[in-house]
Amino acid sequence: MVDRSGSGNDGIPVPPWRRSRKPAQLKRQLSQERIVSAGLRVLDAEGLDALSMRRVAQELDTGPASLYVHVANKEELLELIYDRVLGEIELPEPDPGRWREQLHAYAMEAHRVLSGHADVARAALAGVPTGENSLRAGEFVFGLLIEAGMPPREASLAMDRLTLHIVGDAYEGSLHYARMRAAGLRDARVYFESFAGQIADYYRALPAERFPYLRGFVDDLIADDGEARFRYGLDLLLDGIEARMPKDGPP
Amino acid sequence: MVDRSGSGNDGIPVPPWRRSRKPAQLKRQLSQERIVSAGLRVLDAEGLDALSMRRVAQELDTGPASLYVHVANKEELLELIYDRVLGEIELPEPDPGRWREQLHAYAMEAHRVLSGHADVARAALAGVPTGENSLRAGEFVFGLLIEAGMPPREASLAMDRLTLHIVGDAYEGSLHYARMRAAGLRDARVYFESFAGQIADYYRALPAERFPYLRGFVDDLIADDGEARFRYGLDLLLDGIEARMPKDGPP
DNA sequence: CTCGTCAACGAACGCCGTTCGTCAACAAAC
DNA sequence: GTTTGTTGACGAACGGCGTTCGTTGACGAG
Repeated sequence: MVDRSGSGNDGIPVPPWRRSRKPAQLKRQLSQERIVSAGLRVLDAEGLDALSMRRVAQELDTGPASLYVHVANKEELLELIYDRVLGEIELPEPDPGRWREQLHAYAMEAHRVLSGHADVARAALAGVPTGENSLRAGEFVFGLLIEAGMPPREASLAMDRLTLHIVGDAYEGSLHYARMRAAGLRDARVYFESFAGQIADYYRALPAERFPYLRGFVDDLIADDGEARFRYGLDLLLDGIEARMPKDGPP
Repeated sequence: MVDRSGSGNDGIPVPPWRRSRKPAQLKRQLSQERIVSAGLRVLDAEGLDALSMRRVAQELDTGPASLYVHVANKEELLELIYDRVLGEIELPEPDPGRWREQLHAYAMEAHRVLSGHADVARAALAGVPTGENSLRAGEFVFGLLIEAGMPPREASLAMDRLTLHIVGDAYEGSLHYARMRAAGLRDARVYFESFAGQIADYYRALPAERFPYLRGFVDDLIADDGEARFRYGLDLLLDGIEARMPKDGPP
């Protein structure tokens, strides 16, 4: 452990006029990890719009300049937070024989984790997957597709589109979340209903001769919530992938 | 036409000491349309990051406060610009018998238009489609799916996922575009190759025992460019939709 | 000609990301 | 034990942002 009592002059207090301001050593604790944690805390509690370098610094009882020793800039901080969140995704042992089931579960899990952290997804589309946990997830999906029999080049495309669907949908959801927050609402269901109601009213007021379908089937347009839409798209993609999967005769 | 010569005193110039400063009437030209056009001009020329209210005002030789008479806030301006861009999409006469062909063409066209205007797609995921041109496109896709035989509720889901794929992919592309711009590059192909090269180097340096697939098939991961990826995902979705389309026997 | 209305706009507020120069604390060298 | 060099922390500042407020000046109505 570190000796925090001073420079060795045990017991004897340092003259107050020497230590110009600060309690000194107690602040020597900034690190990239602590910054990422503080950032994630702010993100979860107040949303991406509130996540500023100043706000994170405040959370750590310091000034914004101090962060730049451990983090290159805000974009890098966002990527680090994103990768930290991805770490929550739990992956099973890959079993190529059950690739579809496992990919479905992975997608739902990833979507759940991303949706659970306010709008971290907004930072996701930007970056290349280079973080520890991005790589881990990518290796899982990519390997599973290849071992299930898909040629690597096509597996690359399939993984890419699956990822876009997961992250893109979570991102879209995060925008709604931000809107809900801006409206002062707390309950997602309440927001969804009020939102859907507004859309419905608007669509019902459209001129019937120009927009017969949108106007005529309003109820179908607002029938399904975010999760159902995500599942539907996921099934579309997995169906397409399955149809392209080379079929082996039994060995 | 409006009489611009003054308050009726034809020919006689207004005393110069009355019009204290400005060339007067020449500035009475601000309108939502002009603001949207100026915004789109800035967006195309300098990207979304450069699109500030101040920059748009500058483009119109005025101050930022003047814009707020015609536009509620920046978000509304972005939505207006987005809808203006969507107006470039050309739609054919719907032919339900060729729904798949038409949807494919529509998606490619929409993707092309969105990709052609720097990063307008970044504004798209946020808003509900209420603009003139959003509605037009929605009516086209939705009506086509329904007339092809899909139940309205499922057609709603399918349209939603198709849109997410188009806009999400265009958005992702726009982020790369912004990155390219930030790197000072002008040629997308040059950027793509340098970018892919970096990824490849990075992946090749991964530990082989933890990431055998990503590391082993790097070349496949970077083989396809953005358009090929988009096409692949589009085909996956359309395949899935086709498989769900109720088949009518010949009438 | 007067007056009320409203588009235009200068100035300002309170944010933001980032940089610079300074300073305190430690480690190494003497 | 003293000096010196290094490095993390940080106060202050820069230039930019979105938006609001209060004023001004031109126009249309009376």
